[in-house]
Amino acid sequence: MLELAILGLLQESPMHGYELRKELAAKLGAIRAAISYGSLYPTLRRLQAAGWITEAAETPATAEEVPALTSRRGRVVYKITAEGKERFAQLIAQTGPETYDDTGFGVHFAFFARTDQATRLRILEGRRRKIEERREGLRDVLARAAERLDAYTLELQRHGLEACEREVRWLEELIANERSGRAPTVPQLGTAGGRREEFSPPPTGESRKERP
Amino acid sequence: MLELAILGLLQESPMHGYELRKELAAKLGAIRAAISYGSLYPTLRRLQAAGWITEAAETPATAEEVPALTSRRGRVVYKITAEGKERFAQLIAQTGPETYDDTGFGVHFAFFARTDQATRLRILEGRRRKIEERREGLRDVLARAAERLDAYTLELQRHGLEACEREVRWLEELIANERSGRAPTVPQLGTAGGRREEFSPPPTGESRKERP
DNA sequence: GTGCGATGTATCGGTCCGATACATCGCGGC
DNA sequence: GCCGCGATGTATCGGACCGATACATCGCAC
Repeated sequence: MLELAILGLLQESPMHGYELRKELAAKLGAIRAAISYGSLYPTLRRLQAAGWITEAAETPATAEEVPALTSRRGRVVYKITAEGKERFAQLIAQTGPETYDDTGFGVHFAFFARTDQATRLRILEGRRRKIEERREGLRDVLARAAERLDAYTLELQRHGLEACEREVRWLEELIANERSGRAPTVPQLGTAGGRREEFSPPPTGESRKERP
Repeated sequence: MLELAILGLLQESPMHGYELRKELAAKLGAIRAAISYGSLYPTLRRLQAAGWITEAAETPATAEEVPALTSRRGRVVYKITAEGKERFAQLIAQTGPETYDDTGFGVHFAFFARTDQATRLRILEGRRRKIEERREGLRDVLARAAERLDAYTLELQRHGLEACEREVRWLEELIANERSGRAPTVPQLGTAGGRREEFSPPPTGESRKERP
């Protein structure tokens, strides 16, 4: 998952580790907390060893030789390689069970702008199926085992069930959107986040903005 | 977290691993998928080594000696020890940062029936604070970085923000409940799970039902 | 009688996290 | 002028947990 996320972000622009972590937090803030450095740096090394990314040396212009002795380590900027882009395309299109868990789905969804429509549909439907299963499980417990559980546990289940129902509805709308060809507007669902405009995904191809 | 969950469940009745996993799935189904055996069995061993749990031999009555050669391994039933109960009480009352993440909060909440009111309140408020922070983070991204992100990523954030707002409201109600002394009714929030009755937690002490 | 799904215990490699360490940079306060 | 301190930045280590896999038994339908 981390591998996919890093490759996806580096496709938008070269970055160093710290920056990657921040961008990741911004892009996936709805899904999970910031990634740990204990995962990030080893993964960067792994990706580099595999040839998916390379170091892009800092300060390309004046590289004067400050002899040695605390030699200014400086930050390490990574950029994606051609092979890395292929790898990303492969990872983003291939769906396994882990594609539908919370984190996996979140990461895939965050890169939907770089995903073809058929794959988007497949992922949304897989996710819906998974959430529906969870929902049924909760309904069962609530209906069949309620007397075995205390009021707090019950309340937890009830809250979880409601979240499932809500997510299924959300997914239904997204799926309907995808099916109807060029994505129309998602109806206003709530007050969340102030003014809500359009929901029209960009044509699947390019990055929308190079960094300054 | 697993340690806490196991200790909590074994407090209700002795169980073997397989059973533990199923009960855990029922109790925490709203929070997370079933626990992996790759975590469960090593943890059981660790708890046993620490003296928090012990093996309670199966088939206590007729223990005839089937000599050897495929000697019927049979299931291993664990029960909690007095030290284990102390350990549970300590774990349930002590709150760290991990108490407020999704899994940590879920496990603590699931054992609220065995938690004193002051601790319940502390945990609910800590969780609320954490979700409020996540909410503010999402609002910031949505307000300040919206133009940098594609429509799908934005939609993900928006959905996440809505979930945060909803959870904060849920927590508010639970907190109000706790504060008002003996827990009153939580108002009907939605249609989830059919008929919704009372929400009155049992007196904090004992298990409500021994297994048959 | 036999195959098969549920029950049951167990291990292994891999991913990711949280704590920790350490170094530099810019800036405000004294 | 300089000192501290928060943000920036790279890095490692132990531990928690997962997913795949293996293997054995039980009950029951065919």
